[in-house]
Amino acid sequence: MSEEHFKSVISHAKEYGFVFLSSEIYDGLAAVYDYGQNGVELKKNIREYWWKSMVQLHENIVGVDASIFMAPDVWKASGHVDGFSDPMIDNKDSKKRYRADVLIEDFQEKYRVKNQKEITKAKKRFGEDFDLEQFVATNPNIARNNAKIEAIDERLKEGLESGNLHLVKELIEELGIACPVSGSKNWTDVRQFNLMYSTQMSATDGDNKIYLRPETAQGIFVNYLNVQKTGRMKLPFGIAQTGKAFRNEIVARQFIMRMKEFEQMEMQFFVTPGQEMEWYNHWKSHRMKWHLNLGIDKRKYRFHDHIKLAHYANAAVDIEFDFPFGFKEVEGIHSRTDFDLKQHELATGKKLQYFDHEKNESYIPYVVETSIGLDRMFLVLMSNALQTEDLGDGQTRTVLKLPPALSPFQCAILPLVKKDGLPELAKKIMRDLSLDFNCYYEEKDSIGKRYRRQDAIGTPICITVDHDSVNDQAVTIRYRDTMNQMRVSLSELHETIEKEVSMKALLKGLI
RNA sequence: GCGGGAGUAGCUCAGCUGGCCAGAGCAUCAGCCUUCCAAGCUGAGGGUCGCGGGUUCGAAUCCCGUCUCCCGCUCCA
Repeated sequence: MSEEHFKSVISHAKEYGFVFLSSEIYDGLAAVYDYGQNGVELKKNIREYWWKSMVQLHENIVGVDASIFMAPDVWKASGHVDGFSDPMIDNKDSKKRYRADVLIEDFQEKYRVKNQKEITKAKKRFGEDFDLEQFVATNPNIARNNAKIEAIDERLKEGLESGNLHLVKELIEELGIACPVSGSKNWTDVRQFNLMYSTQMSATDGDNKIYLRPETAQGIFVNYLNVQKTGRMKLPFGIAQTGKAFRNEIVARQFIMRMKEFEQMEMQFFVTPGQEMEWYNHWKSHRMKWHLNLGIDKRKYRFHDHIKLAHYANAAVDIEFDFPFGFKEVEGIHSRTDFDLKQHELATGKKLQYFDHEKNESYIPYVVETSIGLDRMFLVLMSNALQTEDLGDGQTRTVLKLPPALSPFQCAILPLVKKDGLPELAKKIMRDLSLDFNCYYEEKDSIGKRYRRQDAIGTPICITVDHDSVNDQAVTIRYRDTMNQMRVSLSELHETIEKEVSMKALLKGLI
């Protein structure tokens, strides 16, 4: 796939009512998108596939729908207030952006390297008699370097903790830190980038800042005990949730890949400490199965283990998809340990422990999280499904080969012509099928044209009502992917369609 | 935030050495045709050429400003 393909996905998404730029008539709002009449159906179906696979098919997983607003202290406890606000600085010449604290830490590293050299040298000199501890404690060069490192640490800390970011810039200037790319010391001011959006709680202005959640997970953690007790849940059990989350990305682009407002589908699985790796591996393979069950080429998927872990995790892996712009993360599976619950226990003083009757003891459960971006999954399906087929003779066909159960419409009902009672019969068929499937009705234009229009929005089955239908009570079914046709009697129509396009048929692949 | 590209009809664009157009194809709508794989015929609607200002007798076209989108730099679902 390519950038070209990506562009065609974006324009196809707009042209056929899947995704529109937010506030488009006002020139748009960057990195915010709206789902159109077809997009909302696809998105809803993805959500439903996820929800049913997680909640309906697992007796020990239940759902919640927590609010987007939460007590501000939740985000202090979770580490989002401090952990996700980075001081950034730009080099004006190279146009590169750096985290100011990382720049300074890299500078400190030079002294550490120097110390290491001293040690290596001394080792050679003293040979067998070398006493590392004594050498480090007494060598004046090492002491001087360590003092410098510490002094820098202190000043960096002072700047960051007081919020006086100009102190951090001063430090960078004083140390003479140069941009690794341009080599220049021409820096912008240090600026704070905050991950979380905030608004105020009360109608009148004042100091009552409240955040828009940057992840849905915390809504699960703060309700974990409510659910566990009222639902009489026993470990291991999971709580699932889908919902909007908000992140103020420094740069949010690539269509719906990185949006400021996006939807997550998360499941937090609570387990007995010590069993977390077992469950981590279980969910890792189970989630991949969910993806591959959609019929997508498995070469387009891969796992990517995190080397650098988030502050709350002890193991993390991404499920990546080969987007038109390369392999990128769609879903993350994290072993979050007891970090979150412990933090909330500390912050609130409320016991968030689980009493294990078998062990006859209380403990904070460990958590394994699966977290998938609904919008990213939408993009996975769109970019995987959109194809231009060469039919020979210079003829092409644009077709959206979505998994049938997830398509905006499961079938289209098309009277061959707009008279002779065909529309009436078609509408009668439509009324019956609409109880189970989202159906599209269309009587305009030639039948071929209508087939192509359905191809473009991914409708897997077209049902054509012709003159014979009135007499033989049968219709022609035309398949999107093969363009093959088949005569089916009205009495068998429902069953035939259901086998191919129902959510049930899709879910069967998971069990 | 910085740099680069772009902005004319729903879509793709032409027009941009300032004055014959505000246009083409597709799409849309109405009617005819009654067709099992798009592009048959007739007609219709739709744009203050991103926005503001300037130069000029005259600006889509030249100048200045501004906004927005796209790409790159950081982070992530």
